[in-house]
Amino acid sequence: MIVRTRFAPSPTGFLHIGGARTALFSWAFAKKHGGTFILRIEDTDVARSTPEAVQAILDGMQWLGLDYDEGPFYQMQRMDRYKQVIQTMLDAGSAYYCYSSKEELDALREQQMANKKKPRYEGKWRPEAGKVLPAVPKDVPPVIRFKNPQDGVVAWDDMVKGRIEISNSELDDLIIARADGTPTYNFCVVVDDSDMGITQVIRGDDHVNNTPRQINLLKALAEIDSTIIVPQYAHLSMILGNDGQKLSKRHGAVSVMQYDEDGYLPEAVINYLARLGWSHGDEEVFSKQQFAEWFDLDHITPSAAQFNTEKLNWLNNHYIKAANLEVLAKDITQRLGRMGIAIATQPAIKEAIALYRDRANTLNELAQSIAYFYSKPQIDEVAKEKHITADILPVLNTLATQLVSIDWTVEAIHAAIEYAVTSNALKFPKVAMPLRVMLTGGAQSPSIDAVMAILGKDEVLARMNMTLN
RNA sequence: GUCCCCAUCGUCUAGAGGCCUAGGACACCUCCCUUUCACGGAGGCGACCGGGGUUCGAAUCCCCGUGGGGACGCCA
Repeated sequence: MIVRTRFAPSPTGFLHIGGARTALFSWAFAKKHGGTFILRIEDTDVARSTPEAVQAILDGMQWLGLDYDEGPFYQMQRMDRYKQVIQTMLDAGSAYYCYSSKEELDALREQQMANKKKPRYEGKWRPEAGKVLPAVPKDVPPVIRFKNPQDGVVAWDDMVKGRIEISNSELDDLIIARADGTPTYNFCVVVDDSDMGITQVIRGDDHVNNTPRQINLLKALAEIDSTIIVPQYAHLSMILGNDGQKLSKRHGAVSVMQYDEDGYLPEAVINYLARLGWSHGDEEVFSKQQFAEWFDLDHITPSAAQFNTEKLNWLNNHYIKAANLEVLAKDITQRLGRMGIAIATQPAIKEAIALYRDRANTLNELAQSIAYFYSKPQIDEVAKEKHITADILPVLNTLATQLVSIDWTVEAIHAAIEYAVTSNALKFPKVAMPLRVMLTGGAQSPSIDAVMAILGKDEVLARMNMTLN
């Protein structure tokens, strides 16, 4: 059978890290098996769905490089189909009208909770052989409920959690169409998964409780249309925030696009997410393509995973070091632009990046660290006081005048500094540190001669003189 | 409350009854490299939630407990 997986977000917000991982795993499973990955937008909640959210999800998927083979499909465009299926269920007797009002249901729920029972629809309008239904009230528009089996158990072999069995007595007759006629989530999912020929449903484990309902629905549908099959299910555990707390809008849940803004490479985010809850032996660093080749549902951890920014940083640093310099230059130029720093042709940004990429966890850090090449640095006063001492000023002055006439190469610059050091019987840092402070603003930088070579003679002298005079 | 799920270093994880003196990675610490800070290299610290079984043998299988999480909508 050809594998068909899907990612089915509801457009009520951005694509967050949990959704991104679900999408990634679905995508990878399809790729691994040469199958088809489908994007489906579950927008039946008209009140909360927005076109902006749809776009945000599309943007997020694109940034991560999660390309889909089919879709995006929109559930709102499939209304006719849902209504048609509901009618067949009504005709077959596997669905029925229920005239209990919302108020009535709320009261029932409250009472059940108070009695420490699991709140459930009690089946007032469920037709039964020999049962006399109440008189239909005139003022209540009916919902349509699914006639869920009352006996036995629903069971499935979850591909990550193993066998799960739930007694039908735990389930009630769920509403499949609202009073206004629009179908509800569990019903739409079932029709779509079935119509789209989904073979593996890979989703968050907050859906575990929906699964038995969906399987029952599918089985009822299969009695009408025998070609309908129950897919396999894989429920992914959730991702917790850095502090171990559940991610929520108020608490740490951010758009994947925020990672772009914060200076993370999509390769790093993909790699990180892949290792969150899944493993391939001791492998830690691998590409999306490699992941797709290795991916399998057998090596997914069933327990929740805590997000760890430090490990993401480490991976991001790895990918920054490995990135194409040309691509990096383009990105960093934009980031500097957003910081209000325009890039001159000199110094060459690629050289500055090459000098600094090893030490940056994010692209923003990288941009920040080379900003001083293009705008005068803010001198760190503490570092200045510590390193630019009165006794070293004459040495620096002499060095400045010597620098005027040398070839502007790393070697020549190094030789000039070395001369200043030895001729005054000093240690190298004694001269290098004040140079760092004058030229970069702080006490940490790569080799100072390399920095100077890139900065350019004029700028080096200008900055030196600014402090020395 | 009811039902469901989960449980190995601080974190992500390896682990399919003997390969486990529990492995790797991030973080942390030490040392080396060194021109400061990084990078890199070499080491170190550090875990099977508790209790019962099963077995010659349990991190691994079973039961109970504890802890955490999820679901219980005319939301998805």
